[in-house]
Formats: sequence, structure tokens, C-alpha cells
Amino acid sequence: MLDIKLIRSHPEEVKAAIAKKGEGFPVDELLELDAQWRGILQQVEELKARRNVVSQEIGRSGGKGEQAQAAIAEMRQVGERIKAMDEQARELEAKIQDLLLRIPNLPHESVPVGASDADNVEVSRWGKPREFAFTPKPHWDLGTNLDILDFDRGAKIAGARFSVVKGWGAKLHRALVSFMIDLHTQKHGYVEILPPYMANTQSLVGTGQLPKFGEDMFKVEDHDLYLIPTAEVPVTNLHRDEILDVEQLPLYYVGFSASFRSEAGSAGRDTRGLIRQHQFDKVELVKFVKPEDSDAELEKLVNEATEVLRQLELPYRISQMCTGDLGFTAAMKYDPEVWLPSYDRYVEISSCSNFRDFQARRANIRFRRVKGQKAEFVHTLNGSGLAVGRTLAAVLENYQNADGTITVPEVLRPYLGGLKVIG
RNA sequence: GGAAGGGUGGCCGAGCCGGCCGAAGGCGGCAGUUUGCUAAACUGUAGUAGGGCAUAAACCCUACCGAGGGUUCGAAUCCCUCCCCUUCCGCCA
Repeated sequence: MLDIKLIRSHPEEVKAAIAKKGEGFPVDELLELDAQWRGILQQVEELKARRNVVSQEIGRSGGKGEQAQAAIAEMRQVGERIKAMDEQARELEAKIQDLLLRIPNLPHESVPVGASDADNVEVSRWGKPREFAFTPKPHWDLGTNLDILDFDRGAKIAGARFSVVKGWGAKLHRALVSFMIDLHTQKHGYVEILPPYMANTQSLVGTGQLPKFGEDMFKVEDHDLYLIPTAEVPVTNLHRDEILDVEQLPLYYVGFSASFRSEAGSAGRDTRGLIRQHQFDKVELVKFVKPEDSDAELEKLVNEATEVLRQLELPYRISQMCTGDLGFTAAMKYDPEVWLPSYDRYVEISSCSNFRDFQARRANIRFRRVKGQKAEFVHTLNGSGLAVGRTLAAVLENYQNADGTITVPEVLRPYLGGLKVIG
């Protein structure tokens, strides 16, 4: 959410910044409603001030006598007007609030301007895609042949885009989770969080999934609950409506959870394998920082997320999202992408964003620099560290052998009882 | 799911037969006084949000006692609905 005061004072700048994201927004309509609201507010507050004064007089006089009776009759009229105007003001305010919640975040000044993912900028590469002496198989074939992935039965149980991970595959998956969480807690100083897998409307408004993107989630019937599309939601909302001590910052959390996405609008894309599922596990990094630190914290976050790939020795590159590909909530975003032989290209395996105060304003997460001073909004950031299903796919494909077996990456062996090869 | 009791300022806690209650008192906070330093004591001070207001300070107004409605000239206080917490019972991993 943007600051309405910023929009009032710099409407043209706001419009221009939104346009860079390739989106339009009725800023003028919003300002018109805002002006109406303030007009009514002034009038109704005057009436309330008068009613307060007169009511006190009535109280002092005991409500007896002609004068008091007249005052009571008059205030009854005033009360009617107040009620009607309050209703108008409420309606306007609700509209304004709804509009504010639908305005995208403004891009960071430094983000390259572009229309789509075609204009994203590769900022770095690490490792080299392996040259296979044989034709590499996609992970869905490898996994099925080894009987560690079962897509048919996943479909039987729950439908398309669900899968079952089995035996050494499940163990390898669990090893990846432990490895990632251990790395982030032990080396990067994150606090481990196991959050609720469902969240209420307010939480989803806080991180920006609602009100605009309800269709992308699974809603629980008869409850104000959604299956979380990412641990970002519960973990960021840990501090909703809180004022943090400045000494607490920066706060680093590593949340682990399943993530549930309806994938509405992705029909026909990535239909094979683990790449695009309705449910996948993810290790998520979330930071709460002081505003002046968030730019540097984003760089650090990308480095922490990709440390997983370096230790797994998986080749990757980092793309910086252009203004047109930032999405609704991000001011700046880097996507680490892992090399996937079956796709013959780099595939997104993480997404690291700086939201600045966009989420903090929605979720009302603040901090106080000095006691007695006004609280300020924190900046929030998050990034996958990493998406576990995609990492599993990348490990299977990049570590496959000619005979269809999988070599276990060095760093994972301690988690698998020293196992060197699956198959 | 059933029964009972609760949700008041940073925290504890009074008020709850309607008006002088933004709200006693205590703790904590902040600024002073005293003191070689600390502690203690004493004095003073202090909520949040929105609007007036394009802007700093000041000032004024409005709202806020879990949330939303209602009654009333006037609601922390009365009525209704909902949410949350605690305890007991039932059920359950």
C-alpha cells in the first residue's frame, strides 16, 4: 500500500511510476474520492463537536426545562444528519481503502525499465551447465524409473499437479529441507519458524495477495482461511500490528512450509514433473529491516539464497526483474534460476524481493528509533531459500548418471546416512 | 461441540445502576532535583490515528476502552451479533 499523502502531494510522479510497471491506475478517481471524503469529514466533525458541547450542557442542566427540551429536539435532528453523513463517509472511505489496496508498489528508482520478462537483465552466472556424455533424462522419467516419484498416483489421490515422493526420493527431499534450514540458521543467522499453513484474510491483505489475487489461492470452505501460497504470508504477519524495538532489527526468519497455489491461468504450462505443482515445500527467508538498510539487505538475501545452490554445486544465474516483471508488491526483485537439463535453460528456483514499506504499511509493522518518537514503518524483504521441489528436480537431473542412477551431492550425504548413489 | 469467566493506555488494574472518563491507582518510560557514583526519594511530563494543512512547530477538532451494529440529547458503562483468550466437561493426534 502506498501512502495516501504521497499520492495527494505527488500524483504525477505516482502515475509515472505505476506506468513503468505497465499498469494503469485511476489515480485521479482516487484523489477525487479522497477530496469528497475529506469534505464530508470536516462537516460531520463540526456537527459532532457541536453535539458534544450541547449534550454536556443538557447533562449539566439535568435535561429539564424548555430550553433543554428544545436542545434535545435539535440534537435529535443533528444526530440524524450525523448518522447520514457518517454513512457517506464510511462508504467513501471503504472505496478509497479498496483502491489503495489495489495500487501496485512503485518500482525502485534503479530498476531497469521494461515491459515483460524479455527485458529482465542477467546480472551474474555461477557454474557451468554439465556436458553430458549421454542424453540426459528429465527428472520425471528419472524419478519414475527409480520409483522415487509417482505422478500417476498423485493424480489419482488429488488430481493433476499433485505428486507423491517416495523412498529415497522422499528422504532426499527431507535432506534438502534440513540442509537449507541448517545453512540459514547456522551460517546466516536466521531464526527457524514452523508457521500455520493457513492464514486469514487480514494476513493475506498484509502481504498483498488480497484483495487482488484471491483466485490464485485455495480457500477453505466456511472459514475465513486460505491455504498459504508461501510461508512469506504467515512469517511476515508474525509482526503484524506490532511496533518493534530498533535494537531487534534486522530480524531474520527462515520459515518452512508447504505452499499451495491454484495455478489458475497456468493451464498447459509445465504440466510434467515437479516444476509447477498445486502443493510444494519451500524454505522461505524473511527479513524485517530499517528502511536505510533494505537495499543492502536485498543483495545479502540473494547471496544467502544462492549459497544453497553453490553448496549443492548446481549452476545458476541471477536475473534482475525489469519494472514490467516486478509483480504487484515488489519494488525490486532478483530471481535466481537453476540450470535444468530437461528444459535446456535456467529455471526460476527462488525469487528475492525488497518490498520496502509496501507490506509494512498494509500489515502495520513499525519500529521506533527513539523512545517517545513517532513509529516508522519497517522495510520487509523475502526470498525463497529455496523452493524444495524444484531443487529436487534440479538435483535429479544435474546429478544423473548414464545408468539412470543419481549421485548424491556431497553436502547432502550426511543427511542420508552417507549414501553416495540413489538407484 | 457444551458450561462458566474474561478482553480497558507500554504493562498490571479500577470504573461497568449512562454525562464532570482519554479514562483512578500502581509499575514501567522520559525530563529534572538531590547525590562522589549507583540505588532510593521527590517534582514534573507523557497515548494512537485521522482531519483542519501544501509545509516545521504550535494550536483546534474528531475518533479510539476486542470488532461491528443498535438504543439515547449523550455510551468504556445498556442491548444485539461476531472474534479472541482462560478454566472445566466432551472429543481427538
